[in-house]
Amino acid sequence: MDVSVKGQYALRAIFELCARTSAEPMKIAEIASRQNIPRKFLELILSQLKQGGFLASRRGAGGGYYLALAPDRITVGAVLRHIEGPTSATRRRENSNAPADSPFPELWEEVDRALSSVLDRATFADLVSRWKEKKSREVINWAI
Amino acid sequence: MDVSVKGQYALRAIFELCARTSAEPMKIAEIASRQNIPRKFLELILSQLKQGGFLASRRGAGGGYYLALAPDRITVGAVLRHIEGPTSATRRRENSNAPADSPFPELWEEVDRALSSVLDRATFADLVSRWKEKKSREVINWAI
DNA sequence: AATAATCTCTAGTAAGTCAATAGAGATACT
DNA sequence: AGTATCTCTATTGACTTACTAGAGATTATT
Repeated sequence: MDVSVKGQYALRAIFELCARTSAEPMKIAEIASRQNIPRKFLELILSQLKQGGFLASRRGAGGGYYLALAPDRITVGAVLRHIEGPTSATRRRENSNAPADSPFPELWEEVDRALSSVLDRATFADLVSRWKEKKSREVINWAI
Repeated sequence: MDVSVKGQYALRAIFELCARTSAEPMKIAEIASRQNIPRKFLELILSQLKQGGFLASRRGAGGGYYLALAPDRITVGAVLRHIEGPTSATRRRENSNAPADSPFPELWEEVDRALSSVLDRATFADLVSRWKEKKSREVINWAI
């Protein structure tokens, strides 16, 4: 399970927007600086996330990106599939020069199911709430 | 979960050796032709599998590669970790420029656990027995 | 209307990885 | 000896990845 840097940037960008309370558009530059992502690279990624229906945008002064879906409707799995392209399982099947009766395709399907069971269940609403909880725990410990 | 071609070759090579009944060493060239793997590339892979303690070899006439462990002691997960190098989770942690309090590390750990639960449980003995069973089912259907 | 702020689009590029190949060397069997 | 086999080091071409550049389109503000 290799998540490219691009994929990680995409997740962090969406997370940043989900963690915002305000529904105002957020500038690319602000997301970039808050998440420590190269700005020009982030532009490409956000535009791709818009193509995928995850984000929407407004240009011009006061513009920026905002969520096109509620955080509980966006899963990590869906975002990664859209950013990273065709899933590995698909690719594996296409250009395999393996003997026809190898036992591996079934194994890869098992793997894909195991992955989906984690990634397609993880919504950004979950991530945000888990993260807020964790932060509050930290504050308590810090106060002691 | 991307398994490189090299990783797939490694798995197929070991599977080939596990599916053999005889304990005789098997020539690189034979593994290569039976599994349809470029021979010179396979040489590198087999040597790496030997370094990892999965295989042993004898050179000279009549030489070849053979298993260093029983098929039920070799898991797909162990082979892949040895061939594909440091796991993605490790790499992700090392050069991450993400804000310290992001919620993703925990998610990646969940992913790794889900993957391990499939890959570290799958021994080559399992693969071979599943594969033989499947073949026998096919023969039955074919006979009808 | 002018201007400034923002997203959008097309290209390009340096560095790295991957899959594969080449060829000479070491070792074991006959 | 001589042949069959593994072993080691180097190299290569194609591709991908992460990132950069810069001009263009759109919107808000004054």
